[in-house]
Amino acid sequence: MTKFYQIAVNLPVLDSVLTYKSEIELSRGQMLDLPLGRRKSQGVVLGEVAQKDLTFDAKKIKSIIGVIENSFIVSENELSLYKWMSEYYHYSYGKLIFDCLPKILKRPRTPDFKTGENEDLPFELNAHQQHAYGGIRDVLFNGFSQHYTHGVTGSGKSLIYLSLIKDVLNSGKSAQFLLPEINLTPQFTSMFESYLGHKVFAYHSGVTPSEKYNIWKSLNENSEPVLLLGVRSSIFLPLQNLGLIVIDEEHDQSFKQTDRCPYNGRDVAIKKAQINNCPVVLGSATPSFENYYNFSNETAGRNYYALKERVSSGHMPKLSVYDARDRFKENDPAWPLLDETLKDIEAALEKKEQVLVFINKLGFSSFVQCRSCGHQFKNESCGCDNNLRYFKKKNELSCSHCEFRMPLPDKCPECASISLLNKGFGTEKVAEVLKGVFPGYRIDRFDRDEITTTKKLNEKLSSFHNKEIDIMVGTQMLAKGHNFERVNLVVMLGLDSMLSFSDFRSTERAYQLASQVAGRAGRYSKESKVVIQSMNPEHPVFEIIATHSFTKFYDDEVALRELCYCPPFSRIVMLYFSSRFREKLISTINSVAKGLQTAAFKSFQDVRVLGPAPMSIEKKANQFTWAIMLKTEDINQLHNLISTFEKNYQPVSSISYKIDVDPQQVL
DNA sequence: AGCACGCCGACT
DNA sequence: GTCGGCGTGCTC
Repeated sequence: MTKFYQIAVNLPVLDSVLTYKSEIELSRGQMLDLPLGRRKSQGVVLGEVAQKDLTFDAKKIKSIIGVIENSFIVSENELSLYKWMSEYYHYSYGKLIFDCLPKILKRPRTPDFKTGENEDLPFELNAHQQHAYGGIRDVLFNGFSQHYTHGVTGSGKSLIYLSLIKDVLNSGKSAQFLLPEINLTPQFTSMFESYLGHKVFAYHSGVTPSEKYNIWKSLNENSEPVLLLGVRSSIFLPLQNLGLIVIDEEHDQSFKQTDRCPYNGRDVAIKKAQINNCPVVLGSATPSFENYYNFSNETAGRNYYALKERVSSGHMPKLSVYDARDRFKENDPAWPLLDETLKDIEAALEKKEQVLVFINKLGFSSFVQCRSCGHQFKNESCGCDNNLRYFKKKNELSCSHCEFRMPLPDKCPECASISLLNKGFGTEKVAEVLKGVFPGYRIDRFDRDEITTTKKLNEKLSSFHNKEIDIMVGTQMLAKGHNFERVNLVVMLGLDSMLSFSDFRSTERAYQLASQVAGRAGRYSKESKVVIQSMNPEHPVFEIIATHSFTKFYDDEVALRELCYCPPFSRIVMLYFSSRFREKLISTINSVAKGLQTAAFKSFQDVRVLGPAPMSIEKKANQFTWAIMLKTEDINQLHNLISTFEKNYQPVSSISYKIDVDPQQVL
């Protein structure tokens, strides 16, 4: 008996739900192979549709191929989450499911899962921890609730999480723990393995596709309680009897996906907790401004817990901001490091301590310029509208937005002068300068340029731990999730460039990064120091970092955010238009903006339409991009306006667009 | 996204 | 003459 079904098809179009017929009975959530045009695609069954209700010509309806081998049923809760996401982020329902779920493998390896050792917790919670734990514990089994644990590094958030997770697992339910990639270290995983008496799955980029598939399979086939420790993409794994979600380092930008559907994993996880009717606990030492605002005001049933003290002997480091204005002669061999910074480093080295130096830029120089004619090396060949960075060891200019690389020419292509100037600095330059100043010490680098594999990462970390390196020069890679025993001095360079971004979150970012970096100093000592060199030492962010005063940051920022009508006082959606043809792009986006203005004026008066404006780097890989910003306090009006746009927009050839709801970068 | 069809430039 | 460039259009 032929039946008709609505299928969400893996197809990147607005309406990805198509009708198929089948001779075999299908059920909601089944994953299918289907014919699509002249090729094969996949889909998920949403439900049956009666023949009389067909909206599509029955003669054109194709038969399904069959159920996908080795696939699983997508549960009702999963379907609800995907449905919500596809509506909230204005993204194809069918494609979303296949983007988010692990890849289905034909011949996965046989898995080998360890069960935890169930040791007793060897500690007692202090008063602050007990307060947070007790507060959450009281409602742990009462369905959806939201909690925030705000505590500095070392304040013992992990122990609260661990206690809660243990309670949840012992009650027979599962728990999900989300964190940024960089924090998911083997030591972290093994802590959970020793204290929990259940299976612990770790899910991150180092896990092979076969293991990922097996975790997915195991979760689908077993309802025993487990802890899933994972990065953003692990949100989509189907935990049965979900009893708790924890999102640690909630402020971290890596929860935002930038390719495909630009969702925020943190917000999706909160929605998942709501759908699964369980509590969600967020935590950070440096909360995202929006969450701090919402939680500290305890709006809409949100609960906020502050953990103020460092638990062990650790203390907070002292901050020195050194004014770097007008301090360097031309060809100063120590540039960009100030005398007082070098003195601090020397003092630390003499005490046989190790030093960390952070710079948020790779390479030797940010760009190269001809001393006689001023020509700057740009990237004509690939068509990105920015300067090329210089890597000295490789003697190579390369683009930070695409794969373009070229050897550094020995003379200027414009005027043939041989005098070329390096402007700006990165990790490679600073490491070289330090080698010159401290020839007797071992200086190494820790950045994406040096560390290409997990093996190299672990090797370099352990040689630093074994004191085979005296000064480590690195990028943010070094800032997160590491504890170094003999580091009592941390130097930060290049924070100015973060503060000069026009993004309304630039102060927040600089503050978060600086706090995280500062947290690497003095974890095991009574005295430690953080040095920041700045061309703008009066910037209020430094006082905030110095006093470790989140409330000061918050009070300054709240007025600014309200004034500029930025989140949490508004919601933002960005509409990006891209094309190889600049004129065509500008005229198209102008008419789109006009259409949006008109629609907003007529029907959605609480939505502001701003722009269009070019991106700060307008051209990347020969594609120009311009943006329209939409702001509102009424998210429903905004969604309706976007839906109206999607329905009415007449595609223009060679122009594509992308919608970003709750963008993280607004440049 | 694929994968076709379709219409213009330089090659055995 | 035709191989192949990628612009355009559709998928139940």
